[in-house]
Amino acid sequence: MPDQLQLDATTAARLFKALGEPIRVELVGLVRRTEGQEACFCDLADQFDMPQSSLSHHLKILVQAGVLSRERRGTWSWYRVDNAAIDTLAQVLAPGGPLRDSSACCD
Amino acid sequence: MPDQLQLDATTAARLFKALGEPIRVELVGLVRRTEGQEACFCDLADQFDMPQSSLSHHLKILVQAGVLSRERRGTWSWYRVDNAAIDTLAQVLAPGGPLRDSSACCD
DNA sequence: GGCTTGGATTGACATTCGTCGATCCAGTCT
DNA sequence: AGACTGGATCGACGAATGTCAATCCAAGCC
Repeated sequence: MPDQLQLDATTAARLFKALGEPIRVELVGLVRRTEGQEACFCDLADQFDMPQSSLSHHLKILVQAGVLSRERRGTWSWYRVDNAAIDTLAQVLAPGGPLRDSSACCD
Repeated sequence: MPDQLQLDATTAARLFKALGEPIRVELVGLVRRTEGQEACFCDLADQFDMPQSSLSHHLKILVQAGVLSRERRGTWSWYRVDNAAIDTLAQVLAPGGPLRDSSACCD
């Protein structure tokens, strides 16, 4: 990936911003480690002591950024981690990526 | 709720937030790809068409978050990428990390 | 000393963002 | 149909953030 850094920066920043809040990092982590890689809203609500509307708001931001995907199955909403988005950021931060020196691996 | 993740989430979110702006992603990338892994303010100012105070502000945020480090050498300020910070995020996003399924690599 | 330059800090402003109660909507059950 | 439930959306509020001009400070030069 050469210097289309301009475009990548916008994309990466959008994803980074979505993860720029501790609760949202925890949410993504929780969904990720849930059996089947997906969790319903009710499960997540049990884990966090915050109003339901706040939780829904943070999930919406993650969905809008493309970090999570939402699917309504019957009564419940299910959330999954979009691995492509995580992969995008991982590549940006990986050794040799735009933000990381290729020679500075795991010091 | 996983308490060990709590601490990590706060740290990770602080770094993510610092990178949650396109200009700052570009700044880090520019510093990283500069000869010697460090760039002075004047070099960076040449690359971006924005007021000097704005640029300084964004750099300060990156420094405060620990993504960049600043060193005043004589008249000029030099910036370097803190590889430990980038490494922290890379590990969070790496396959097997808190946000990434170990089995879901590059689907 | 006074002048100039690189760049950090300040202050004001508008915008965005997080928080949370209140409301609304879609499924489900009776 | 009406009642109930899971969750999304709305609205208001305060706090944080980006932008930029103006100012200030330190280092070099006359």
